[in-house]
Amino acid sequence: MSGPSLRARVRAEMIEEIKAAARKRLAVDGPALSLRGVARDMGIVASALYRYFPSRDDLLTALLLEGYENLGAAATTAATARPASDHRGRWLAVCTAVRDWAIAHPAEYGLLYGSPVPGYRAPQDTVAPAATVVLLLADIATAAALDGRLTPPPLPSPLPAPVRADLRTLIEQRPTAAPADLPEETLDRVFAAWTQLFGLITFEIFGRLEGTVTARAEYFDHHMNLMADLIGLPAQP
Amino acid sequence: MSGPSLRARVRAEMIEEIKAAARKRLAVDGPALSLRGVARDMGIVASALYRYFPSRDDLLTALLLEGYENLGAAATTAATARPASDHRGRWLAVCTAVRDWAIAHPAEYGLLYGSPVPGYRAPQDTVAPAATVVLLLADIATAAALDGRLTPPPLPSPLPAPVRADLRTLIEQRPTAAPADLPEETLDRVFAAWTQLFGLITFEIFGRLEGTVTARAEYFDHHMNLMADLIGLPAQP
DNA sequence: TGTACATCAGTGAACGCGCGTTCACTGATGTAC
DNA sequence: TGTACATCAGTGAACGCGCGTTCACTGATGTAC
Repeated sequence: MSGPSLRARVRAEMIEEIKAAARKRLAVDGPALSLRGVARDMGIVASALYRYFPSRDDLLTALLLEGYENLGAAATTAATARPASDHRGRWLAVCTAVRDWAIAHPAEYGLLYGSPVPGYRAPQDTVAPAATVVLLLADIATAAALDGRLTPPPLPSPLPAPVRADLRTLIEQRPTAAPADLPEETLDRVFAAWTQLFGLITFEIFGRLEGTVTARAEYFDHHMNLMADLIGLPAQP
Repeated sequence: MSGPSLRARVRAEMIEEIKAAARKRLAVDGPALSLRGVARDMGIVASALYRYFPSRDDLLTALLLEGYENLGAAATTAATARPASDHRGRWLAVCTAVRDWAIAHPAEYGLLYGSPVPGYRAPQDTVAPAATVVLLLADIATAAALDGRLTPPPLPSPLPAPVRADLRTLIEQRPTAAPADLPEETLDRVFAAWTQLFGLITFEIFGRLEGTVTARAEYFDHHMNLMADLIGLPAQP
C-alpha cells in the first residue's frame, strides 16, 4: 500500500487550507477576493499561493465549484435521510437544507447566486454541479407521480407552446427517469418552486426581508409548503 | 421669474452627467465602481468629482436611490396605463415593466438586487423607494378584492400563526387602504408572487437560465400568470 | 545504508498598476456698490 | 455702466495604500544508485 506520497498528501492538505482561508476571506472582501488577504490570514507570503493556484481566478473557480458541490451534497443528504415514500418530507428537507447552508455560508451563497463577478467568467465545469438542487426537486416530484400521489390543483393558465417545447427538451435530456414519468406541467411547477426557493433565500440573505418578515423560518417553511401544494405533493402523514 | 441661478442650473446638470457616466461605468466595474473611471469617461480629473459628491459612497447611494425610483416609476406608469378594472392586466403590466427595466439596466439591477456591496451600508432613505413594487402588487390585489373579483384557489397549507402576525402588522401599517380590504392570506400570496418576480428576473439577468429556458419572455409571462392565478386575480377579459 | 542529485515549498524584493482622497492653485463667473 | 471682491469649478501633483504577478533565491524533502 504505497498510496500518494507524503509530499502529495501535504500538498493536498495545503490546498484545502488555502480554500478554507479563502472561504473565510470571502466574507470580508466579497467576490473581489484578495490573494494577498488570503496569504496574510495564513501567515504566508502571497507569492507562495502560486505553487497551488496558477491565478486568482483559478482559486475563485475552485471555490465556486466546491460551493455547488457542498450545497448539492447537503441537499442530497437531507433528502435521503427521509423515507422515499415521504415525498413532501423530502421536498421540505431539501428546501430547508438549502436555506440552512445559505445561512451558514452567506458569503459563499453570494458568490454562487449573487451578481456575477465583474471580469470573471465561470468555466463550463460549474454548470453540472449547479443543477443538483433543481434535479433533486424534479426527482421528488417524479417519484410522487410514479406512486400515483401527485394531485396538482387546477389553475387557469395553460402552458404556452414555446415553454412546453423547452420543458420537453429538458425532460428528454434527463438521465434518471423515463420522459413519460414527468409531465411538462409538473416540471413547470417544479421550476416555479425552484425560483421561489432561491428567490426567497436570496431575499433573506441579502437583507431584503429586513423590517417586514420577522418569523423567517416559519415564513420560509410555509412558502415551501405552498409551492409543494402547487405541485400537488401529498400532505405529510 | 428668477428661478435657480445659471450656476445652480449648470451645477444640477453636471450632477446628472456624473450620475449618467457612473451608471455606464457600473456595467464595467460592477459595484466596485471607480471614481477615477467615471472621471476618465467624462474627460475630467478625478478630484473634480468632489465638488459634487463628498465621497464614492455618496455617489453609490445616489445611484441606488435613483435606481429604485426609476424602477418604481416604470412599474407605476405601466400599471396606470391600463384601466383600473383590468386587475390582471395591471398585474402583468407591472411584472413586465420590472423585467423590461432589469433587461435594459442589468448592471443597475445587480446593484439593487444583487449581492450587497462589501463595505458599503445602504442608508435608511433607500428603504421606502425599494418597497414601491411590492406595494403596487398589493394594491392591485386589494382593488380586485374590493371589486369582489378575487377568487383564490384553495390550497391545503394554512398560515402559521407567527407568519399571520407579521402580515397583520404590515397590513395595519399600510397608508392606502383599510386593513379589512386585504386579508393576510392574500398578502401572503402577493409576497410569494413578489419573490417569484424578482427571483425569476435575477435568474435571467444573472444567467442562471442559460441553456435551459430559451423562450424567456413566454416563460416569464406564464409564471407571472401562474402567480396571479394563485392570488385569484380574474382572467383577462 | 550512505551519498549525489533533483524536486519543490516558501521567501522577499520588485514590477507596474489603479485606487480614494487632500490640497494649494488658477481662472472664470457671479455679486455688491 | 464699471470696478472690486467673493464664489466656485476644475487642475495637477501628491499622499499612502493594496493589488496580482514575476523572479531569483534558499533550504528542506524526496529519489536513484
